[in-house]
Amino acid sequence: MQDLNINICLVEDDETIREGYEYLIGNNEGYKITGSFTSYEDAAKKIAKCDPDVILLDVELPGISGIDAIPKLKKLVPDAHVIILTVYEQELLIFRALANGASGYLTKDTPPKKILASIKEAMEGGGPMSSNIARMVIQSFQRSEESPLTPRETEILEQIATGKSRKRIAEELFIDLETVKSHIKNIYSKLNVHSKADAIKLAKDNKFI
Amino acid sequence: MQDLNINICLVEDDETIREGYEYLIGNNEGYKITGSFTSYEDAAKKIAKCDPDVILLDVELPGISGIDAIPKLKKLVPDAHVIILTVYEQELLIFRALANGASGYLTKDTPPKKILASIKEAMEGGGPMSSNIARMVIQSFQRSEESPLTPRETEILEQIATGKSRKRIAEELFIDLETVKSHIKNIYSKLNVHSKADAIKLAKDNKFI
DNA sequence: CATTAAATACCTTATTTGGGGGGATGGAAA
DNA sequence: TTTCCATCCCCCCAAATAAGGTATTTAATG
Repeated sequence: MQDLNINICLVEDDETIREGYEYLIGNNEGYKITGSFTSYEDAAKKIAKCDPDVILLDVELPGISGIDAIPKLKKLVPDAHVIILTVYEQELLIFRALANGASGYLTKDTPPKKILASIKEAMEGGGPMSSNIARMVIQSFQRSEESPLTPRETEILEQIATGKSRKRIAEELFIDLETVKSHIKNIYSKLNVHSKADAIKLAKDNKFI
Repeated sequence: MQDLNINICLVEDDETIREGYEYLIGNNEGYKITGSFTSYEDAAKKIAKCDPDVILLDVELPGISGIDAIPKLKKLVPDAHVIILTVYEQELLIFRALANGASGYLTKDTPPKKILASIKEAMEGGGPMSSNIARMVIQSFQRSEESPLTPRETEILEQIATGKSRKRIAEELFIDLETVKSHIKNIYSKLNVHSKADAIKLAKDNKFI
């Protein structure tokens, strides 16, 4: 906490919350609020001048949503790290935020100390997340244990999902084309589908692949 | 830190490190080491009896690797949360560990206090990660900004990557099959490939989709 | 030891898809 | 104004796909 000097901008429409953060951050050595805005449109005009290292961004904003604002803000201030600070914990929002370039995702029940630590962490190249968010993110990597597919079938469906032809899959797995076809037949029948696309979708939705 | 009572098992082949963790954890109220093993094979026989809430697992083990041990351990002790504790920070290892069912991933330079906090966090359904790991995980969600593809082309390539046929893509996007084919031709030429599979692979590798 | 499940392989047939070639148009953006 | 984007149209043909059925070998489990 000695000689760090972090410039922070807020984008948050709720005045009470915004003032809370301003107070929290302004009263801590090494952290400085250089800009405070109520919407993306508001921020867009002036934020580049504020030279923020970290931007704390609400999801629910008047006008453009926080999620959609991320790439625009990153264009205006490419080196800034965006941390989403919100009450929402829906998977889709979280993944869209991260895909759009957020460096972190915190829920609003995050204690003040953790918020400050997260700002520092983001600036140092980390990816601060609330613990339940982190778990959701981790779970998105995980497979279901109750797949009806055998390991080999799973492997082949994965290959299909990469767009490879059956012939190519056969070559790469050192098996006959006919074997690949057999596996696919079994996959379709187990998943009760009649096409590649449906098999891939069903398998992904259920985390079989 | 009052009345929690966490049973912890270690799987770590380096004696010095293992003893370090034993000491750290054993000397903290609410944390108890109920088993300590040097390999998966060693753990397999006895770990169920130890009733662990959290398993701290090294990646590099003699015999079966820590990564491959995760699903086997989860089968033996389904309710345990596995935290990987390792020096390795390679993306592939991390993603494989998470896909295999790890609840967290820490590097060995993690300070003792953070290790204890992470154990508690994992038990409460969180996903503890070292900050650089978290960033890698977050980055895996992100797109490149310098894609040569137009938004429409990107959209179509995404559809192709789901396994849908051109005809179906045309129907779902309310455009003509010929339009889809044109886009695909342009995609292939921009990416300098000559097949679906190559386009998907190149686009995924470069995070265009 | 008997049974089952998994992975392997073979056959046929009809249809769809994929990749490559050409060119055209209207509108938006630079 | 010229380029880029999204849209649409024509041609060709080899390759891939889906669906039907059957069969062998090995490994695991009871």
